[in-house]
Amino acid sequence: MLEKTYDPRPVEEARLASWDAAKLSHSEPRDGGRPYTIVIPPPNVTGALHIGHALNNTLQDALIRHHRMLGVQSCWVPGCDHGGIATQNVMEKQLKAERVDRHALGRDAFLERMQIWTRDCKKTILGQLHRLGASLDWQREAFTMDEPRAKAVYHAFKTLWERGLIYRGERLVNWCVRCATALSDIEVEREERKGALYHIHYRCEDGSDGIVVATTRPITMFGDTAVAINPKDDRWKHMVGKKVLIPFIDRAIPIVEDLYVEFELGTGALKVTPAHDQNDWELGERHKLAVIKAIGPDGKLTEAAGPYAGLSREKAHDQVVADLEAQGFLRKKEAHKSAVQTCDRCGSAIEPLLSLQWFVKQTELAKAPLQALDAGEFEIYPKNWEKPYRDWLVNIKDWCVSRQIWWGHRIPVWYKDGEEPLVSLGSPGALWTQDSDVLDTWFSSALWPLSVFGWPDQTKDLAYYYPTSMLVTGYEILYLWVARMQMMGHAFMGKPAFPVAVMNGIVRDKSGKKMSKSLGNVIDPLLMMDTYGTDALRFALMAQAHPGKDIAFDEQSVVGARNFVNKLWNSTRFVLMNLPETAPVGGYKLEKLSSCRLETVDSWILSRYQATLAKARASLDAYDPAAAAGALYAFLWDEFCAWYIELAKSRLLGIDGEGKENARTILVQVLTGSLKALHPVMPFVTEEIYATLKAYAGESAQFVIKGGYQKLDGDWSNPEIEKEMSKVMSAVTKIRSLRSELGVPPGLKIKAFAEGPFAQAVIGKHRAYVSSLAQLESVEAVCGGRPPRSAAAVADGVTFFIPLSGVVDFAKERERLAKDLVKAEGDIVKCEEKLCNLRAAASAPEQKVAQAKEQRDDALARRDRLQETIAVLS
RNA sequence: GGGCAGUUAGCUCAGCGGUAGAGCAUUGUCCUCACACGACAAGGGUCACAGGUUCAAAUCCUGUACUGCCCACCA
Repeated sequence: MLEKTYDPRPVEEARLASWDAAKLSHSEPRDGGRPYTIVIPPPNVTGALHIGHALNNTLQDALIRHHRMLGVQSCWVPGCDHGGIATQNVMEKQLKAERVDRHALGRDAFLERMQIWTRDCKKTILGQLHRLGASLDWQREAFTMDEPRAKAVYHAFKTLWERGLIYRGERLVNWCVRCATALSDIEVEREERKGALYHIHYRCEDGSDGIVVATTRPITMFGDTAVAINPKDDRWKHMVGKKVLIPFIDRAIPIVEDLYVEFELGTGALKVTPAHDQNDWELGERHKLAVIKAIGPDGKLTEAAGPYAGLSREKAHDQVVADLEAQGFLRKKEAHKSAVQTCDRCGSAIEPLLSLQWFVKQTELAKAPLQALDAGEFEIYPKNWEKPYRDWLVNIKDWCVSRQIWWGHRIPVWYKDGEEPLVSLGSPGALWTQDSDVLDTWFSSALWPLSVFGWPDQTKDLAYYYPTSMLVTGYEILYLWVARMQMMGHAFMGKPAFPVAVMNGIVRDKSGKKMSKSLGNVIDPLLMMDTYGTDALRFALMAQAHPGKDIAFDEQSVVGARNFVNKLWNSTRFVLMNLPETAPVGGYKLEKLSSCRLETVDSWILSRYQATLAKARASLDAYDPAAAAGALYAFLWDEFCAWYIELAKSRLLGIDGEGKENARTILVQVLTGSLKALHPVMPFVTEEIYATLKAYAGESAQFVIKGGYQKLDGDWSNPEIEKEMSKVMSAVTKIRSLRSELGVPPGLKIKAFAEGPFAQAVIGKHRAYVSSLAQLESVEAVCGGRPPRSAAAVADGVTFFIPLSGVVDFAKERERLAKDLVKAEGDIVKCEEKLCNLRAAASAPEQKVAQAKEQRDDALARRDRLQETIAVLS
């Protein structure tokens, strides 16, 4: 016998062990049919998994299990990402805590520590995925910096180099002073900060009045090489051709004319600093201006800043502003909001800096992904992300791939005096030195769908598993990762890496705020699993995972899911209690049902069951697990448990052998089929239950996955029966409601009388249903006469009278009826309106008219009955 | 500045052309022989606002107002 309450922990441990032992999640290439393949978005080795990972991976696991249930060979590849800057930052923090300087430690020792950290971190992460029930193909574990992946990176770099798509050049790049490295454009975030706009006067070299420029960053003036004005601006026309002097350092710079300059902004005169601003850089190119660096890679001012050289950006700013003011250069200071660029890894301000970097040309590589999108060979769910994706590819800029950090794939380029740079995996000789930079971590991530299957080698795996079937990831890395995988996929395999990408939302806290350590609102998935069970966490996440939508995560949702797991557990307990100790040969099969003993509720639950399985299946196929989870939850709780089990009880306890067998069969089959449908979302409890039920269901598969989904023979859909049952349910609900309002004790059996057009239909055929569910001692039909001093429950086409025998307050009862009357009258008006509308419209379908008429008549009958009752009670 | 979402019960969200739904929370009654992680019932919403299309709009269209996200070179 099962325990009264489901205890997840021992079940999860035992199930994981048995799945592992059976290697259920392992796949090998085989003949016939395409496999269903997903590569995991490899988590960075920066620490433990968070709740967002739980969502992302549960979604993938549900899809993988779904396909295994369908009998499709499925492969889900696990692995981690070395995580470049993000991971190096973690290590630097550790070192800082130990008061160790990275440079004093040295590159080799540092990397050694990184390797140890990575090893531990991978273990943690993969362990957590395992605990989550993720049915990854553990033998295929990959890491973006292991040897096979390093080979792929090198090969990709070399190939792109040979195709002329990689170049090295001095460009203005996003420089993070804190991380001391260049960043690509999409690793930069923008943040609106309050600052000031400083109007600064530049004297004229010839001693005449000069010009006023406006800037948010006065310290960049030491890098100015011109002041630009609009050629149509009469205010400054007279300055053209003259030279002005930069304050404090008195370097003379020319006034140039350029249409880029706008009249209204600032003073209409723009100081031009090509070394520290993208626009100024372009303007400088047009006018052949000199490039002077005022700020160095360390964030300190350079020699060009004269007396301010060596000061940090912040100190220099304060000092320069103070001096400008003191010496009368500052003409005006106004409040100003400006977009400050920050590093997405450490949050410090980005400095546009001129430096020598490696780039990947993007325009050519973006062509094939664009075509694939247009041809429908690649789709993004939800669809509205396709436009931003396209726009990004269309307006794409070259990708700066070199990073001045230590943790990553070292750029495979070697230099020697007097020789051309050489691309080589290993050292070409003692006199050669390797480029000290490493590649952007996304370079290796971009190759992930290829590299995990052995590319560049033309392996059997690659041929079998590539292209993958789909990808699940967050929309925040749509460009950073998804687009680049597609570019690489096309570039090296001539095919998209996957035909579908599903965007999962961000898991936020319950008030919708992003989770962060500093806010203290982080939810630890492990804690949720420990407290409520893994199935509960998975179900809670899936029940809210509408495509592309963020989730406001409330722990209460896991409580609800835990309760549902327990409900499932207990309904199984009930079913088992009502089955013989040993299963009959062949089990309880639907085809063995005795059709002459099939009751309304049997046909009804089978009809609902069929509809629910179809809905769950279609929802998963449409990447909407929330809809699938919702359909199964509602079916099992509100239909199967609330009605079917209740109505089956009398037969299970009764003496009618065939009736009992019918009920047992349906209980076993519907429960088994439903838990199989739930298996992709809650694998543990369903596996456990399946083990106890399968013999009764006539199945012998060792695991749910092996058995596959329930195959439903025949069409059980039955709208007529559903309608009939809804009348019974309406009757029961109305009587219960009346009892509750009248304060009739729940256990007390009472007499009832029924009247109305459907009275015979309901109490004739379904007297037993109504009596047992509404706790009636008896229910008889009456014609025309209503019993004296009785209350009425007006249901769908039937009115039930309950003699009150002096227990009830008549005034209170009248009040209640008056309320119902208002509702009934409102309904009549609405139905009349609708009917009127439908009649007026030539196009209105006849079926709709009939339906509306029925609704109207029902409301009318209800009103009459209520009025009558009120009269009786007055 | 451009684009994309969202605005429905106290909270979190479904519904997306025909009489307003769920879960949680709240209230009441029950430890009824599967489950108190339960049962039964109750209260609670002019579906952001303004126009329009339609016989009929929470649902389609157009604007407006907030909220969030993405993108963008404005000193």
